[in-house]
Amino acid sequence: MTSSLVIQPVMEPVIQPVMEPVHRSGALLDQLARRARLRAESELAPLGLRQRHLVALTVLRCSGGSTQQALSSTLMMDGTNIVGLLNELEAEQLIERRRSPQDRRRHVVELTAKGLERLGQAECALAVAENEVFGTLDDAQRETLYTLLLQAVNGEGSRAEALRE
Amino acid sequence: MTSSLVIQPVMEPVIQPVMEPVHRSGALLDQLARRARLRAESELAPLGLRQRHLVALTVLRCSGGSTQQALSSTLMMDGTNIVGLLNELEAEQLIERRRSPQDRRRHVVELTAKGLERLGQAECALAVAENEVFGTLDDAQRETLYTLLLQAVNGEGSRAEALRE
DNA sequence: TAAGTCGTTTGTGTAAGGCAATCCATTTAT
DNA sequence: ATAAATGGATTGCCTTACACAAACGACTTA
Repeated sequence: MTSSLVIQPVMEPVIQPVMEPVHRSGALLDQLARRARLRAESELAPLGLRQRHLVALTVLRCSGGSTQQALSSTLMMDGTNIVGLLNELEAEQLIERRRSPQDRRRHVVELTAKGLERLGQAECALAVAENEVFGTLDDAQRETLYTLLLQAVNGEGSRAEALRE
Repeated sequence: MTSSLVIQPVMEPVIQPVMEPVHRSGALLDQLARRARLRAESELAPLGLRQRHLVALTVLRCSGGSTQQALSSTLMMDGTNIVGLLNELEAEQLIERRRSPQDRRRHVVELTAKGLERLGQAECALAVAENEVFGTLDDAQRETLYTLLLQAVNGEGSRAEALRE
């Protein structure tokens, strides 16, 4: 008798198999990245690096050599800017451009020993900064965050590469 | 008799209680944020928004009203630029500046109903973009990523706020 | 009443980065 | 073999996002 106004939810939500998460991570991602970058730049300055360099070096270490086009695509940056970025890194002998034997128009960009070392120094110097930025995450959480970021980053990039090579 | 060269690892690694993770997330974070931003901007353009606006709106919704100083601190952006950003949002009536009753020098910035709605539309429009950017993450992973980002972002910001208020 | 504070406006400077044109070396197609 | 296409480099121009400084009005606090 008391049932006139109340609509019965009888198993109704079960119909939608997966509740699409409403959360958009973009804004958070942007903001956290901003904090990390601002904080990082001050640690990187003594090493003569900026974040953009670090990103490039990281990508290069991870991929173990890459053509400039590939870099342009994974960094999502215009080719001309890649040239400038690489020029800066090459001027400090952190990277090397070698002509590809297969196609001598191409440059294969690789980390030098010095570059690898510098990158290591940078990461070491960044420990402090990241401890502040990720202060509220414990080590396990930081690790899963790292894993997720890595997986997301590699996914996008490799789809384009898969088509190409 | 075959034991001369091999050093026994007998329980040795147990001595260091926690292996500090060598992974630096900064570069990955930066790059993923860049991808997300580039991808997002094209979806946001029809709504007359850019990512900076979205971040501000998101922060405002989350905090439910904030003083401009607080915004300046959580967004880590110069006060004068906050003014400009808010001017743009106010021009579209997405936010409102009210003078604080406690201290009439201060502006309390709040989302309007229209602002809340627009933010919702934006997030809805961003579903496609984020599906691409986070394509390799399943729903559960995206959710934990979101949670981690949220936790990290809130941590940093609230430390400063805790001191202030 | 004086000094400090919040927000606003204006103006200046810098760095990141896109886009287009031009050039060279090389490869591929005809 | 000659023409067309491609990878990269260089130059120049333009936009945007910021930071920073100075000056002002409104307000609060000492």
